[in-house]
Amino acid sequence: MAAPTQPTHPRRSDATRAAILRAARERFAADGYERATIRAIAADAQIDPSMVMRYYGSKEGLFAAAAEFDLRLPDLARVPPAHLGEVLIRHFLARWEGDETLVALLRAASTNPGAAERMRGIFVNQLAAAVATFGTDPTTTARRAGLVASQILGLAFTRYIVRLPPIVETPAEELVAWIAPTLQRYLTGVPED
Amino acid sequence: MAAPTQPTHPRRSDATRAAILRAARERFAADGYERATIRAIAADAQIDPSMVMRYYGSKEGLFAAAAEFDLRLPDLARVPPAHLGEVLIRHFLARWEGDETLVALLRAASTNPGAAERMRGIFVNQLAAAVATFGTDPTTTARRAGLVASQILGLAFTRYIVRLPPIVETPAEELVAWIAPTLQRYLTGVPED
DNA sequence: ATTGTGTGTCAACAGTTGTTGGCATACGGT
DNA sequence: ACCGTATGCCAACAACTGTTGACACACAAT
Repeated sequence: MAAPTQPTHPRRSDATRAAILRAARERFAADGYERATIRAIAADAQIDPSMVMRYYGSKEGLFAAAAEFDLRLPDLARVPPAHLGEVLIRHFLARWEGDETLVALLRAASTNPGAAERMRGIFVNQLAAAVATFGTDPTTTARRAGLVASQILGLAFTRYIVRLPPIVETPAEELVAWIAPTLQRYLTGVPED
Repeated sequence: MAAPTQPTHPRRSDATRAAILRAARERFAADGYERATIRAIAADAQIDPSMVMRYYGSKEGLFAAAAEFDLRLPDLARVPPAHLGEVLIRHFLARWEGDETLVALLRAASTNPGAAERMRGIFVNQLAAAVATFGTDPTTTARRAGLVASQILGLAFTRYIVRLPPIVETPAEELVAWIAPTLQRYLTGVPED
């Protein structure tokens, strides 16, 4: 009921919990929700499957813990308005390459309703909230954020899931050059331009 | 070895085969590859699960048959170059709303390697081939087609899979207005603009 | 030393999955 | 009318799934 992480005595099993979570993220990212079995995750973490159940309650609970994610978006109000698109695409590319949680979430969202719900939450709350911080018409922020999400998620889907060769082989810097103007227009442009 | 569809005597079980295929597409689109069980598909088609195996060999074989898909792209050489983006986004939106095969393929591609491979085939062969028909620099066509695919698939992913509210609620005509310029630039623009 | 609690293993359960073989029936050509 | 083949259903298999409970050990506090 108090803070979610109370300063309780650090448990002796913290290392095991972390190992489970790390293995779970790897498996969910590589195989998706249903193909990632608790037995395989436990084997990766070198413990018994029943430990997963004790510490995370169920497979759904494990996924919920493993898919905890913060986009860590910068304060867009401090970004020069003309560079919003570039800042965003750079941030997302870096965030994606460095943390497989997003890939796990992306793969699982295709088949698992809970994962899709969490994905909606992230992009509606975190991204739309960030977009709302700089002064655009409040009635269009949700739509602008949605359009940005469509391009960002499409890039991730083709690059990390489907592994479309032309997208995989394109260096990040060149992707930035192509996609930054798209995001810029979605954020600050008008439909008719 | 001859034509794929030989003029053999029309089989008495053609109706059953078609019912299986229709049910399979529905289930694959709604549930993804692993959650769509043969038993559920057979129940929808009101036949026995063993019939599915006899006619399509295996679950993989059934999916391969159900995911057969042609983008039916128009001849882009006949489209005014300035309207390429608009023509493409309109075509894709119509193709998506009218045939659930693409949604099935999209959902399955996240977890099933065969489905991802087919998705690559469709967008590399069909889309890149269409892009190549109008005279751009041949060294960039693959990349341009990939960028178009990233936006198209991202739109489909957010609209039909994750069901991101701002994207779902936006009428098709408005999506065209926003996304057509993006595709147009990916197809005919230069990275620096 | 003894208790109690947290940590870990093992074996098993009940349900579901793709898949297979056997058997009944209905059709089409002779 | 007869026979081969196609069509369909039924029951069952073996493997795998998430999940559970019993049991063994290690640690900390008394």
